[in-house]
Amino acid sequence: MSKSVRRNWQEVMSELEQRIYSRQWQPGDLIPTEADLAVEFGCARVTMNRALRTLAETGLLDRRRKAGTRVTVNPISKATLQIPVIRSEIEDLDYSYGYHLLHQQIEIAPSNITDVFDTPSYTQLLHVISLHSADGEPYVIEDRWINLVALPHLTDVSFAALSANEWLLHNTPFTHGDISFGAANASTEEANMLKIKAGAALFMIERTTRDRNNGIGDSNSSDIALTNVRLLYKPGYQAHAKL
Amino acid sequence: MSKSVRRNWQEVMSELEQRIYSRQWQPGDLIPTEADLAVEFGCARVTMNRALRTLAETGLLDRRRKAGTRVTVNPISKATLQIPVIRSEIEDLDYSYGYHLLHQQIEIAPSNITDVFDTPSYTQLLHVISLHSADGEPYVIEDRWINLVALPHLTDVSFAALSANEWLLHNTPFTHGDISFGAANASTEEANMLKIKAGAALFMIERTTRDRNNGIGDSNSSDIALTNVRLLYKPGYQAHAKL
DNA sequence: TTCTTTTATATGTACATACATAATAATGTG
DNA sequence: CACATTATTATGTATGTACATATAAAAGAA
Repeated sequence: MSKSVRRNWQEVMSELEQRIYSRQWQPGDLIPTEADLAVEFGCARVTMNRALRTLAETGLLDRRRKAGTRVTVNPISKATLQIPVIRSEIEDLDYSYGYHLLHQQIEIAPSNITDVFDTPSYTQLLHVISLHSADGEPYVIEDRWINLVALPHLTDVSFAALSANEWLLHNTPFTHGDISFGAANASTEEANMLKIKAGAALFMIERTTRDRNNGIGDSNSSDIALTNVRLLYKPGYQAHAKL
Repeated sequence: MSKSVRRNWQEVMSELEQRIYSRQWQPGDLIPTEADLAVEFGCARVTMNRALRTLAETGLLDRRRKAGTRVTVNPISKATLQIPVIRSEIEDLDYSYGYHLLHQQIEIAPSNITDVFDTPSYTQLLHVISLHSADGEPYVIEDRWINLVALPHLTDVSFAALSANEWLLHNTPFTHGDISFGAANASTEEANMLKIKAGAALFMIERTTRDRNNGIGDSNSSDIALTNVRLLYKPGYQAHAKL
């Protein structure tokens, strides 16, 4: 059926998508070869390749040379969530953004932090605590440690006006790292900062950012940790993502 | 410099990547045209296109017809986290997986749930509460509502042996939906289930899954909600992702 | 039988070419 | 001058062809 004249790969792709979503091709099914499908759809094999490849990248298809293409058995659901700058996050909600620096000092970091940075335990790191607010109400606490060896300029920068969050974004693009999400009961101090009751459940994001060791070294294992931040959001906060 | 013989698009791409990471090409910079770069690298334009296109998909480059290609100004950091089946999540940590059904009943759902499902307020939905454990210790509470109109078979299924989590994965592939992360203080009931103190901060994932309205309709706005689940993880739990 | 080698095949990629499309820049018009 | 029209240009894609590569299946050797 349907030697329909679908010229471009995107139309071809959505036709293929339909066959998968409608379970006409079921999980695990081996589908016709690129060449056969190209004939059926009346397009070049390269075009069909583009469509199939894209679906494979999405995770809908599994492709292996010689073995052929089959519908993914256990489609892994991936949630991609954008990590915005805190200012944008607040302003996008149509709140007025406020920022207050609470603490900025060079200190000897606790061991859990020096572990992350892979620096000796006595290393002095820059510790910055600040509060971001929305319409005057406390929104999130930013508790950050900065590696001064990797970012020596920062010794003289004051974060009174511009948050470390934004400074780092503008000055160290194309970093990477890891991020984790969790929950924590607010300590008395944290509760005071957020103007809530101690013990309230706070959504927590912890993030370590590394500079790409843009050298010729093979792996990224030796990338330098630039900064580690713990964000404690006010009660009720939720992070949304598409699935 | 360097008319190096880089034959394939992946090598071409990583060379381009290096120029970006090393800030040789800075954020906002307009880079040479596809054609020029192809000459410089000694490859076909289509090959260069593949490399540049892939980098644009990654978010490192912005490309516009006629305007040219430039390095992304505000590289948006995206965290992609895999949402595994709970069993796998536990077993991958080398714990023995345990499952207990606590509640399975057809009920009239509260309004916040019927809102999600877009069904009348008196609609009867299947309510399933269960506990997943790791090495015998409570790990996460699964509190789920299921749309029996969309999944009529489920009226007769018992989730005593197999969790709804897994049943749904195997029987309704290729769904989509939205997911949100937050924190909540454990209620007395929840605290009992998890064997913790009431008020403890729990990491919470709330997820609504929709079937693709695999019809010919244009948008996905009318997709049918299949199920809504609230997962309450034991204190200390963290979800990890790469950045 | 079991292990090794060969062959066949589906996907993966490279290239030259041609044309499509979007959007800036240049031009013309009032 | 402002505004509409046209030309130019960089990216986007389709096609035919050729070859590369991984690997399942077949054939051969032990």
